[in-house]
Amino acid sequence: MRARSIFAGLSGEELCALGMDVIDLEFVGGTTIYREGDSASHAYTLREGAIKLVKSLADGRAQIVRLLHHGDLFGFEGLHREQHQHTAIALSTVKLCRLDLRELDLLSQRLPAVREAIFRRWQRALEEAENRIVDLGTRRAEARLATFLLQWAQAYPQRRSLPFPLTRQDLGEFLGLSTEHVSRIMADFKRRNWLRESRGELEILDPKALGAVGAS
Amino acid sequence: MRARSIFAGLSGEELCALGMDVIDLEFVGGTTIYREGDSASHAYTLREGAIKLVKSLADGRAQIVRLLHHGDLFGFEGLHREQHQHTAIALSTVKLCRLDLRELDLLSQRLPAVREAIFRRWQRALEEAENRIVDLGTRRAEARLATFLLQWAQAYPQRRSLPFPLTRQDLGEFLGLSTEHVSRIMADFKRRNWLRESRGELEILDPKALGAVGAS
DNA sequence: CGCTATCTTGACCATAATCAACCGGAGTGG
DNA sequence: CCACTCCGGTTGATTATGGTCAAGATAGCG
Repeated sequence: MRARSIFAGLSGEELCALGMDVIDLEFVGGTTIYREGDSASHAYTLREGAIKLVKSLADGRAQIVRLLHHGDLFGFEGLHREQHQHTAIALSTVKLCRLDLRELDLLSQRLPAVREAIFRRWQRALEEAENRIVDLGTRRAEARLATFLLQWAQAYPQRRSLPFPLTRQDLGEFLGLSTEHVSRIMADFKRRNWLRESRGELEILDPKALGAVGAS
Repeated sequence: MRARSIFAGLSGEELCALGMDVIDLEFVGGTTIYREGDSASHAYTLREGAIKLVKSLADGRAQIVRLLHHGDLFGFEGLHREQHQHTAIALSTVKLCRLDLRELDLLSQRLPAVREAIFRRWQRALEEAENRIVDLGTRRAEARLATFLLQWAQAYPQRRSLPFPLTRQDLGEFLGLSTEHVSRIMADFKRRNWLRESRGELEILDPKALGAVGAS
């Protein structure tokens, strides 16, 4: 875990010596960790579980801006903004590290390696956001869903059965589709024996076929 | 201009003393400045004109990932990536500053202010990308186009007639729509006297009405 | 003046949203 | 234990939004 963290290369003692108080937290699925517009005092690293970052619209609908897995960082927009830009909601039971943003800022000014690591994550996030723009702008529902499922699977390598805490509505809010349409496509995939699903677990039976649909 | 640049706060002499060779360039509309996959040796600041950053798809279609105006930075993905992630194409005659990435990297390590400035731009780009995700995921064509036009206008404050070098196809590739559909909506807006258009110039006659459509 | 690009318009089709009904499992309370 | 409810998922029928294909219209431009 430490290898993937922004503190890779720093020993635990160094961290403590620098005065970072890193607090471990745990939340059950459904918990809101912070809300869009909350004043941003902390950033987080996700140690276990999955989280959605959501933007709510005036009409009550919502768009999932990003989905986070083991090892991802979030809440870092507070480094430059007063307020959080999304609402962060746990999809499953999650374990987090909470970092004080002020301390992190000081630390990153002192240690170029930390700053660099955060910077890189940021770039990564931008690239992924841009890929989603391409996806939403050019691909059809089936293709978006298929590639999404494969990407989700990549977050859990060497597992035949994946944790899959997303509802149809979550999928819709991520992919820009109605829950009904997502449901139809998922049912279709299952009928073709490309997938199996049971209470929060997903098994991808035919990645090839999904990839082919996703390529369209 | 300097005030908006990443070197805000640094005098020209300081820059020269630091050994940055900043080269001014000028291209006519339609010129490709660099291509997706090109090895990234330079970054740029846009001093005048407009530029599109494009990702091309296997099937020949394209998606405009970002549109750049006076004061924007681009090509900075080369700081962490070997290759450019988009193709950059001038929409109109553009004036650029070209910066050597290696030198910029060294400079930014030396001067926290520069690093900070780049970081901020990056965050800005991520926020805008996330807003586009929400847009593409939840809004209808009319609304997307209407808010886009208003945003475009914001890039040219206190001008009643705006430079508008975008073709219908550009608009489509930015908004995720077919050129025909863009054409229809634009024609519709013009019939309602919300817009006027003539050879590369756009005049927004009724921002209120556009805003109302965009709010849906 | 004619050529080519782009834009516009129309007719038709496809994709996905909406509205509504129904199903099924997990609680819950009698 | 069974009925009841609630919630998420599924399915169907209908609508609407937008794409596709094709045919003109326009506007630069040599």
